[in-house]
Amino acid sequence: MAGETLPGVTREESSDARVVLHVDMDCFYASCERLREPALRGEPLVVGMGYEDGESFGAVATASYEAREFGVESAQPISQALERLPPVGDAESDDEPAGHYRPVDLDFYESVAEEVREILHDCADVVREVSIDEAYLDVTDTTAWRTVGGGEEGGGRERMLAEGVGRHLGQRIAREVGVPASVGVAPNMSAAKVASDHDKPDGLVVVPPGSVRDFLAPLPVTEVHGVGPVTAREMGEMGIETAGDLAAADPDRLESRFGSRGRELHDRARGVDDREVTPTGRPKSLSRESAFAEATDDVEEKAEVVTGLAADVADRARRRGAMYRTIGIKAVRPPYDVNTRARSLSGPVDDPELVREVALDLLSEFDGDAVRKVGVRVSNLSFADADQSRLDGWEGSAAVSTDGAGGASAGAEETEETEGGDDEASDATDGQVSLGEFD
DNA sequence: TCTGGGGTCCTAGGACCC
DNA sequence: TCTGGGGTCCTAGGACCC
Repeated sequence: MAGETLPGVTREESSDARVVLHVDMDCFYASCERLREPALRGEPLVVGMGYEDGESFGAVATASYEAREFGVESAQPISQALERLPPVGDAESDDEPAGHYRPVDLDFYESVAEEVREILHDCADVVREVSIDEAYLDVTDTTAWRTVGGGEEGGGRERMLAEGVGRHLGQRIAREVGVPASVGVAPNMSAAKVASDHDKPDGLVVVPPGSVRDFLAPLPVTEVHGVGPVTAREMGEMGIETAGDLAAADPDRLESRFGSRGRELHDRARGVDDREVTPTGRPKSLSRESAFAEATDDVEEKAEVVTGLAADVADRARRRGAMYRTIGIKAVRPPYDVNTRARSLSGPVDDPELVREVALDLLSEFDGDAVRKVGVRVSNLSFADADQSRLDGWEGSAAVSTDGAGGASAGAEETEETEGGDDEASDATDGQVSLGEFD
């Protein structure tokens, strides 16, 4: 440790290591609510999904840090949150703690996220948006791991250039949008992700090249991106409790137990992650699902909901210019038995009626069963508008006649002018519909 | 924590082809 | 008639993420 300007960092490492930022908005939904309702600042605040004012159905999407003090957590049923933290107005006396409850308003959050996105793209050439409240940036080209200052003119304080970029980004978001963000800076994606998580809210954690493994070592293995409850339990049985244990474990043993993922997780724990930060791509599937207040075996009721979901999914696909070749459903039977069924067509279509038909047909397998949740999904997507012609295999001429190669069922030809009729000004909003900030 | 909604990737078996 | 190795595509389920 002594004798080096910076522990573990050599000039060689500095010169070729990437600089990756992970930006994570703190309690994003709650922060958005506070943006338009400043009186909620400092108050316990719960944003509920599926929640309606005065009711107790739904789940917690985001709980502010003040609300978490009362044991309110993400993904918790609203009913349970209400028990732990009664809503304002319901409290027995004024001294009782009380929480503010708001329903999710995705359109508004999306508009705030768009402002954040503009700043991100302003700061980096490559931005990968992971969800509405999270993104990776590669800023290798605009900064470095070099340390400056410390000399006579530096005021005696050393600063790492990469750290400055992270700080700048967090401050810009706070100043220009008005919501807090945590930033992690590291030489790769998975380390940056753990770093941003390390000091929330409003945090900035920098992990320079050469120090990633040491930084991760003491953390519980669940902190490693890709280790969930199942893997963590199995690793526990192997005597692996911390990221350090994982880094020191035998990779062959990990691979035989966890498959290719085992080796990958081992790498990450050692600070190795070569994944490039690639721009957000097109979706691979689109789906909608909905839970019943109570499990039902009513055929009509199920069909009605599936019909609605099918229409929604088909509509979303059309607005995003996506054709689909596979249509599927999901039926969840109590207690929590997830079943999926899917059917592929001979070619890509844009056909809402067909989505409904196929979904209902697949659903009929569960006619006798009670289900608590149903869903509809389209996948095997292709995008007509894009420079995807080559990938799609349609590269050939316009010779694709109506009943050509695909021979798709009805609908393939009614794409008419999805790209032409751009009458809606909703380009911004039909962008990202990824949601949920359950952590 | 008996479980909300929207995604991604991986695995495994079967059909089918050469 | 028994049977090899290689490949692709499809479906279903599982783990994980936010």
